[in-house]
Amino acid sequence: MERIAEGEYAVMEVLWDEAPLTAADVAARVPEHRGWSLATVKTMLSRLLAKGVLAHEEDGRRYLYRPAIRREDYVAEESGRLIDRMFGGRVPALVAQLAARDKLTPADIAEIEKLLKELKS
Amino acid sequence: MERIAEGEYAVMEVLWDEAPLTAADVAARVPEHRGWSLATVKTMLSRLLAKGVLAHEEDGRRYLYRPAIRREDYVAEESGRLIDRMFGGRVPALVAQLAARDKLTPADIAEIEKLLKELKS
DNA sequence: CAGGCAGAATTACATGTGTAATCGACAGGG
DNA sequence: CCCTGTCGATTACACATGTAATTCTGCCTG
Repeated sequence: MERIAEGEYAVMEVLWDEAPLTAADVAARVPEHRGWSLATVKTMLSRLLAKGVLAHEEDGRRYLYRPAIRREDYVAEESGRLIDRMFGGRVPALVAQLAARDKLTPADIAEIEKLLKELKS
Repeated sequence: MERIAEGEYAVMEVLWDEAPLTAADVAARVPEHRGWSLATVKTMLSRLLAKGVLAHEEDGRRYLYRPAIRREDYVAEESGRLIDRMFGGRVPALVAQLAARDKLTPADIAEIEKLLKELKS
């Protein structure tokens, strides 16, 4: 699966959230802090199409865009990549790191423990 | 802290593992599957210096390179970035994803549970 | 002392990415 | 029926990155 750049990912998020959408609709839904023009969003859409991670169908003389890959799949791939690179593929090393940095609230801990308990059953 | 590109990260790993080293030493220790020439490694070293994530001291007419940032700090930043982008900052969502993908072995689960238990005490 | 080798510095070049502007086609309103 | 606004397509351009080659400079060896 093709890599998706940081900015492109913001466009994917819009379409994972709601699809199909026209280019203008996507532009309207991209987080404002990006400050992108419609032209920029159209460039992103073209590149994502070229990468095969988006599909489009014609609607008159416009396109309706929709994701061609599932968000979970992409997220899984990226997380796997990071865990491999930075933690030697060891998930516990990642968790230990988060713990050492106080990234785990008591609620997080409880939730994760619950998840793991269910996994074992 | 400046972003470190994928290839550059491989160079940082060498120096986090052992420092200080000369450019030639670094090149010799970079994973062979990269297939980099010495010139390429030198380019990486210059760029990492420019980014301020490496430091160098003179040793005769050579340089000895050493990391200027701690590995844990960089890893923490990158993991945080990923968790924010892909899981809305929610660590349990990441763990759930890993679980759903069968990325957690029973040993991993046990290890993480142990970690969390200690956290609470 | 001269020539070559070892180092860093400089330059090179293709591809990816962020961020558009411009172009060409066409549909709908006046 | 023509003008204008709207679409996608094409082109633009700067900076990052992967991957070097070339240049400059000085030390060592013969």
